[in-house]
Amino acid sequence: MTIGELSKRTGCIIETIRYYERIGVMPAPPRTAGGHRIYDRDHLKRLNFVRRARALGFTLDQVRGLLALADERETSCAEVERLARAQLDQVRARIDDLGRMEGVLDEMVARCAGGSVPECPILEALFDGGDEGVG
Amino acid sequence: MTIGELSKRTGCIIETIRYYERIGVMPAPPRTAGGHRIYDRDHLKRLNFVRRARALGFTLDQVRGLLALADERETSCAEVERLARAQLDQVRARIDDLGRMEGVLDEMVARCAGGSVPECPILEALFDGGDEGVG
DNA sequence: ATAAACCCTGTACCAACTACGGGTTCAAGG
DNA sequence: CCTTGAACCCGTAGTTGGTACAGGGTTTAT
Repeated sequence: MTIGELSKRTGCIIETIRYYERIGVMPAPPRTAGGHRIYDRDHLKRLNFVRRARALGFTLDQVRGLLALADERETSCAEVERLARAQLDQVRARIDDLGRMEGVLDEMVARCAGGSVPECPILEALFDGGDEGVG
Repeated sequence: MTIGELSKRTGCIIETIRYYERIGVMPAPPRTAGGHRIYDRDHLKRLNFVRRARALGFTLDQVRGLLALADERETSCAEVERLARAQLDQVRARIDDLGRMEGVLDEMVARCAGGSVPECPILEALFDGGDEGVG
């Protein structure tokens, strides 16, 4: 199939597909006599893998690692699980982090919504450090 | 104070301070005869403001907007509140998104931890699309 | 044969920094 | 006064994960 078809089937735009090839996440496919890329079912599977892993927050570097493990087979499952757990930990840490941001922002707008304040409490919180323990 | 001192007092590295000046988030300070930057208390306050806003997830563009409103005074509070609310919404959306990622990852590693599976269930989920509805 | 649709490469751009190289200035000690 | 070493200067390039052109060449359908 052409790159346009692969794009349509995966929801991944053409430029990104070529980008993945450039950085070694997708293999260089064969070409037509005129130089157009030709993809097969394996390419489709691999690109879908990349998309799903990215959607779960894996970096492209981690995706490369997962793909290498998938190519190896044998003894890879434990390592894959380790990577997935690490990713899960990171996602959870990020959620905690955002939860703290949410709390501070929520408090800020709540103080503001009370109305009848001479100075803006949000700007004051930012200028004078209402809460240093964020970030 | 020197840029090094400002850096120490804010926890913001020197390159970033210069970067903020370049993009107009921090004002260009006066210089010594030799060209070294000299900062005062107002610079310190402003940089702390920027750092706190960034820690809450505001983009630099939003920070510029907040600073412009802070400089204006008068009639700015409602607008500041609007920006803070928008940011709060974004943070919550991101938390929801990550929560979905967490769910999928959690299920993946849970299936793996059960053991006694011939093929790696994590790789299979990624290759064959255990859950399309993510991202 | 020709036009439309598609594809090619290369480069530049986005956020929000970070890092580096090569040169200058400042403050302190001798 | 001179030297030394830390601190500072500027400009540029790299990072991550793409996106968006420009200016061409190829394929496909009529």
